[in-house]
Amino acid sequence: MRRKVTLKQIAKELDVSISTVSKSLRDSTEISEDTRQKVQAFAKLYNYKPNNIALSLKNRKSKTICIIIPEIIHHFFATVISGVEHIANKKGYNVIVCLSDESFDKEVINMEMLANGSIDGFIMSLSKETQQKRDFHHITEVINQGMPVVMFDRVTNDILCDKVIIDDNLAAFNATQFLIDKGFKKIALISTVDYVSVGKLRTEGYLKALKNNDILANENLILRIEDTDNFENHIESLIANNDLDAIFAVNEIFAVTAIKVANKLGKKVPEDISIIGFTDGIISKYSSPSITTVSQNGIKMGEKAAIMLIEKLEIEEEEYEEQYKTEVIETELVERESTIG
Amino acid sequence: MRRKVTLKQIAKELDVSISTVSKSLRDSTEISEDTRQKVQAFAKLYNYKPNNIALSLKNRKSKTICIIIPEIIHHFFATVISGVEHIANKKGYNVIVCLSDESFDKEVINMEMLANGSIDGFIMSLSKETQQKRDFHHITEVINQGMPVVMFDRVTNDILCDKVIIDDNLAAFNATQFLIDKGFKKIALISTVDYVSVGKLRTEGYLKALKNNDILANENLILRIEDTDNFENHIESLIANNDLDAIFAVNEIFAVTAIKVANKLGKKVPEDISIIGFTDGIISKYSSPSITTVSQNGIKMGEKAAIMLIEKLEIEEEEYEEQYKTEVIETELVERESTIG
DNA sequence: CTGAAAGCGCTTACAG
DNA sequence: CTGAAAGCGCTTACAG
Repeated sequence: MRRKVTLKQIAKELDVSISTVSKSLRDSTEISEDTRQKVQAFAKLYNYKPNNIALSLKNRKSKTICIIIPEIIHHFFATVISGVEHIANKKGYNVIVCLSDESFDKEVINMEMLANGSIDGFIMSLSKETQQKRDFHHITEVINQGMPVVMFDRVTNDILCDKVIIDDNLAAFNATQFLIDKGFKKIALISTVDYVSVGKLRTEGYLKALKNNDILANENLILRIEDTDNFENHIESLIANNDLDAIFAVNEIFAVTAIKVANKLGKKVPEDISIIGFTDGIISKYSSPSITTVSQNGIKMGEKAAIMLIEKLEIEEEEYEEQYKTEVIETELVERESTIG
Repeated sequence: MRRKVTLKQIAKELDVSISTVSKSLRDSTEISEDTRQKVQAFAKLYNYKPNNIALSLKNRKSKTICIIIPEIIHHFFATVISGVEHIANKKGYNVIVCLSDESFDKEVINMEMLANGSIDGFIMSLSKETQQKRDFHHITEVINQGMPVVMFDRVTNDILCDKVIIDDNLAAFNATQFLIDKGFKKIALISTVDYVSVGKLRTEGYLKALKNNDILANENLILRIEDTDNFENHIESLIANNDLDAIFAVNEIFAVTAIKVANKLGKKVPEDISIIGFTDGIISKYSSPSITTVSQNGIKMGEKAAIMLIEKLEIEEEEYEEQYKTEVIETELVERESTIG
């Protein structure tokens, strides 16, 4: 067991000063060709690598960013991580992943814990509970300390920072319009409760499309799901008690469950009911029938968020100006088997 | 914009020494009740939090662990992260997630980058490429430097360290036996190429079960999938060109694709073909029909791995003895709709 | 009870 | 060309 070698040890071994070793390794012209080579050879032999922590302390930056997501189980968030990783690694940054588990407290603890030097900035999507409480003091706190934050997907207008979103309203509008264009009028919506920002926006898009086409919205056809546990029953009542020809679901779990329930009730998809989901994940792709869906490019969102964050991090102090952008990522409707042709 | 306050600033403000501040905040009895209170009140007011990086440098440990996984897209790995997070957070550790993208180089770079002080230990599952090359020098290197490593799922006998696995061979044996007990004899296997450790073991379990029941293994019924891109065609030939009554697939993507292809070929699941998958993920649960599967408890594996790693980290140097354990996590067969009753 | 000093591992302005 | 010193932010053994 061979411990990591430090500058000090190399210096001692070669009988020079620590400064000389440090400069030699950074190829400073201050040092004679001769010593430089000697030191470099020795360092290579002992596989010297500078200690990241010492560098972080010295430079007051850690070259590490943190992404906080509500749940890793949602494939969408997993793809965002993937996008963030991709850019971060390319630019020499490490990524710490934190899960808030949809809990406000966990979100706060994570942020406070890491904001003390461990990381240089945050990329985050709000937890359900945070959106419900509308308490963002932990985020303001961090921003006030001069640490950049980029929010994505589940964002809030109450915080001023860079954001990466899709146009949820428009995407939902388009999806609904797509169903209307197929000739459907009895279109149900399976959404989340309204305090989830994206759920609310998607509901609004749906309503707008109906209105635009002079279809009367029917509250019975709108399901707002609160808990993630037994939503299947709610979906079952929705389908059993109403005469529907199509369903728009705001995520793929709801969409695939609608298919299951429809089958159970003896209705075929897409022959009897057409279904559109949201988030182009593996479920939509592999389900039978595969699901027509609004694709929300998670990889791209993650990449964009990482680019924006790193840009802020690498800006020089003097040329810094407080200015925030909101980037809107394009979505598209991926047509598959769950809607009739 | 208010920068983080340091001990130095507090000391200056209160006109005492840095040591006094530090000790007061750690409630040392060395310091008078009076000064302690004064300092603590001031620190609270300014929301002082010690700098993690400085602590890491001082203590020579970062209270951060890294988990390296091949792909986040596989739901199984996502659940392992969740388990690791859970334990780590409880014990005051941060988690860095690295994706190797099944690439040897990325695995090496990630490890080398982080092994220099940033983290205290690794939890990892080998990338495909690493398993194929059988080059583990980066891992030995890290272990030789005294940094603990826990491997899970995709492990290798070539490295001595703690491991968390399931009994892949036995689980596959049981799954196959389950099909045989239903009266099936023409059972196909959809597996990975043999250099993926778990794929190989599962194939062996399948073969053992056949042999045990005097069923002749038929190489035509064994599909070893290499690339993740167009495996659908291979599965289609398998089902189209053979007379099958059941399929055992070593992951859920293969299982759900088999269902899709079977449907396409006009065979019904489970009436015409029964299918068993591996990994109890969301796909298995939400697929129609839902998939009977060997559940591989990712959360538990992650938790166990984290517990083992942190135990090693917190052992005192003197009582340390080189001793490695391999923990086997129980699996179970979850019966659903894709096999006949 | 308080504080100066050394040290974790590094970098860099400055002196010689 | 080389090295001593200061400093990043902290802790702790030691002196007074």
